[in-house]
Amino acid sequence: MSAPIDTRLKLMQIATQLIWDSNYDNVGIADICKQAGVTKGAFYHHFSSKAELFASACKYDCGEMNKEMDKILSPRFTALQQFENFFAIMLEKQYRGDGGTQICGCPFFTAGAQAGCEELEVRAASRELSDNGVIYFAALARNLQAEGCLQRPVDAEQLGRLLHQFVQGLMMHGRIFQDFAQFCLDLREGLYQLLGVKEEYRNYNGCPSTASNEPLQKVVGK
Amino acid sequence: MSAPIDTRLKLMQIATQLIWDSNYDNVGIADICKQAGVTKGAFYHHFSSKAELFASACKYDCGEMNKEMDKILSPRFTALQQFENFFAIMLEKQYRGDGGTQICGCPFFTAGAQAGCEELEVRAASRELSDNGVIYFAALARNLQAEGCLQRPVDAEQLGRLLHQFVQGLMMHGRIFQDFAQFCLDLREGLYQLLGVKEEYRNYNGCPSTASNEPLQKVVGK
DNA sequence: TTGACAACATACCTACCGGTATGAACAATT
DNA sequence: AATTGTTCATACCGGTAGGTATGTTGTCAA
Repeated sequence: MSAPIDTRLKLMQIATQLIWDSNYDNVGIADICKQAGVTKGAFYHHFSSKAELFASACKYDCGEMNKEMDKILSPRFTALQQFENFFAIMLEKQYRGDGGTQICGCPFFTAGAQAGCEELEVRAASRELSDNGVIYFAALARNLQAEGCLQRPVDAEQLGRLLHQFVQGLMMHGRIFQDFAQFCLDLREGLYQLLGVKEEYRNYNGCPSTASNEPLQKVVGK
Repeated sequence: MSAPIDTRLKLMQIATQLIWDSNYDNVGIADICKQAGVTKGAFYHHFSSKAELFASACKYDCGEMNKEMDKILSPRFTALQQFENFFAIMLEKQYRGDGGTQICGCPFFTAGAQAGCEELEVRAASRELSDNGVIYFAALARNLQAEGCLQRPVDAEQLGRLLHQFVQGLMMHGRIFQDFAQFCLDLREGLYQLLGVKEEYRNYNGCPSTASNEPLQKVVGK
């Protein structure tokens, strides 16, 4: 038997991937198990329910995101570089469609907003994920402000929320319309406006051309 | 037998309401029928499928929204008044929880983003609804610009999209967190920032105190 | 060697949910 | 009066999806 962690991890990863491509309700446990190459026995050995799997996957994803964001927001970078890093990562994340650019909103957030009163576990998980995201947005705002890139003093915490809300809305919009070029432009413009970035610091040349599958020029490594 | 229009309309309204409180997948046809006081026979006499009901309800809702928005954006009002009107309507819309303020994102938009490839009817409906919403946002932006309330010239069409995306994201966020006071503040601040409303035209006293909750006089630190 | 336990696989159960088949009640038409 | 079409109600079906009960295999400790 393989290490238990592997199976558990695999289930979470597969679940995340499938839910990204579809949605929480539409992805069945059977689908997840089949993709992962295990059976329900294995599944219910590791998770007590679908909701618990979701919550766990959400937490795991949250951890992964934190790693990436920590890299992106490293003090090695100027605030503007951090902005570009974030921008690049956002675009890259949307890349994972089969046979073309595909825009997918964050499934955890979506599922959380989708679930009504029921499924408290799901709601709690996506709430946690949101809080976590807001922190990074707020940090970006603070850094930009500290370097004098913003037009006016801001409430970083609130601005973090606004940015997060906008990005989520943008992704959902993109998910419906699937226009990658527009997604690019809207993302940049929206962030600029919400942050109130000074004109001279706005850069509209960083948007990759939208022909279906060209590599993104990554700024991250620098 | 009652007029057929009544039953059809009632089904759409009940469906909308239930989906607002929960979500598309979670609301069954049986639930809708029960609430409406009819049976499946009536349902499938008026609609060929659940998706068609949803699309119809979406279109109906779209028409209702248009009426309201036309009123709000009437040329009788100044652009700033239009802004306040819109703001007020947005808050009012979130009011409809039983026994307290409750924030609910637009179910049609959410369902559209939620549905993956499947349910093209649903996707198309929410896409139409979005397009429709963007038009009004763009008009508001244009009016504000025409009256010199904005800091810089804007692309009204894009800005309309950004506003729509933000508002949708905001509502989903609100749906998860259910903090009405914060929802108020974030909505105003986000719109101001995205639009780039000049400082002197920003007004933070317009936020109504909620009848059932504590007053919201907390003025944001500009 | 033998229990005990972890890590699964297999088969099955049940509840629900979208959709259908059929027919009754009523209205309008001819 | 008979026919036809509308507007529903009732009963039912087939598939599915979450969850369970139970058996099996390997591992490790004593």
